Amino acid sequence: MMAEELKKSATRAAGTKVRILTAAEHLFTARGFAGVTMREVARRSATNVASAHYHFGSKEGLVIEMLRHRIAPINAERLRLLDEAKHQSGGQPLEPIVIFTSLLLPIGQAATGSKGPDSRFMQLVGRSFTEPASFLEKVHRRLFQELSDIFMVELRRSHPEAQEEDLFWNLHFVVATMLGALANHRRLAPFSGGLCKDKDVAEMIQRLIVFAAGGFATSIENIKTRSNQ
Amino acid sequence: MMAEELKKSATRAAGTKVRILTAAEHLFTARGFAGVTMREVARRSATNVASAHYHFGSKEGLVIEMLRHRIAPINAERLRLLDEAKHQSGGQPLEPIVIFTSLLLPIGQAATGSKGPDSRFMQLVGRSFTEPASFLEKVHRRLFQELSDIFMVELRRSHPEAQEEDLFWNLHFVVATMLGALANHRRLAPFSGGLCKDKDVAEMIQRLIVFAAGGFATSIENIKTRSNQ
DNA sequence: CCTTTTCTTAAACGATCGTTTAAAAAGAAA
DNA sequence: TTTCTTTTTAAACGATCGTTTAAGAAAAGG
Repeated sequence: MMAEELKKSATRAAGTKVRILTAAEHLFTARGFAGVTMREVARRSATNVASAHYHFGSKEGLVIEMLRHRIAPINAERLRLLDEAKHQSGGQPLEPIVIFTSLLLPIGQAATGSKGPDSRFMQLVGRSFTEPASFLEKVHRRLFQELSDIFMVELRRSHPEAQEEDLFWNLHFVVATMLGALANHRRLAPFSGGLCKDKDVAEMIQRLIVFAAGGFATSIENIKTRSNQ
Repeated sequence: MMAEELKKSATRAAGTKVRILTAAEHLFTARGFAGVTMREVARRSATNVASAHYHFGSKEGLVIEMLRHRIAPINAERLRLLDEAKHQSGGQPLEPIVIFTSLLLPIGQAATGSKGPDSRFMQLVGRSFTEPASFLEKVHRRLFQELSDIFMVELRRSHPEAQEEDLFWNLHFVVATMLGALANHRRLAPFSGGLCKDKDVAEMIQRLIVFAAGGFATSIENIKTRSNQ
């Protein structure tokens, strides 16, 4: 009997599993979760439907595993950047722009993979939040609750005078801006008549960071001056 | 033969058509376009599938008509507010916060209908942009291209020194923030541990306007000072 | 009234869905 | 090689999908 901890070794199945994940990612990105069939995933990964069910149990299981497989490294990079910034600041509260750069930059790097800019993947992440499938709520909580808490700690440290509620709302908006920009970019870009290019993900992320940090700062400042009147 | 222009009069069909549209709106909001069947729409509207096809031709036709039916009045209100602001300013360029208030406020009003706050509808609008169904691109262009152009004119007037490209990117972000906040609010709010309430749509819109206008202003300002260096 | 058009309905069409079964193929352990 | 486990495969299961057909009911025009 094979040892449990060796199950993920490079057996015949390993290649198949990765092929299925990759095929699923591309297809779900292009047409959403409900719009893709297991048969399409099987055909694109050169296997069959039974194999996909053998490895992932169900369509839901495949979706969850695919999201986890892609998002986990991004979150790790986010935390790494935040730790790096905390180390460099020497205990001082971080500038909001630094906090949001840690949050937003890794997703741009993930979109600019080895095969060149892939803004489709960003669409996938953004859309996963708007997908109606209720099982995604559990996945999101597992993937993002800890991240959200950690970033809130830093925002609190950099704005000790702000109310908890205001910080949450504006972090909420920063994330919404990110998700909205990622998910809607392909659909919105045409409205610019070609001025907002599809490909330049890096430029978009840079602009996004400035925009989000500016919105956050203005909003918090606005509330502070109001309550000081 | 009935006159063409009277076809939409209050015949037996009128009630059925509205019932189907309402049922479709609720169901598509809850579970997305691919996740709802024509049979569910028929059951909820107390008709049958053939009737829905008789009135809307196809599932796509039903989706399109439902979106148009809901979004058109919102866009009309947006243009009305913008016109009102232009009239009050007496030819002077509008403040960005005024422009974005015209853009964002009507969607909050639409969400706070006669039956009380209905943040589900906002989810629908936001999600319609992330839905992969390609036929929605045509619909969005028809519904939003003119609106986009009109608002860009005002942004250009209020920022004569800014580059076209920068204005587009930041209007793009404002819309992305709006869509992201609307579409993701229910999914993101739980991360605040209950501090961001689901119901208070009006408060969210007010905060959203401040955030979006702040992001826009900061970003444009940032670019201006960079190029002046 | 009768005729014509508009609307509603039950039933069926062919296609395709997620999932399962059962058996063969491939590897690992002995 | 022989035995046992893991992986792949073709085929089928029952359910459900969007759409259509054909006939009847309701409304409108004459």
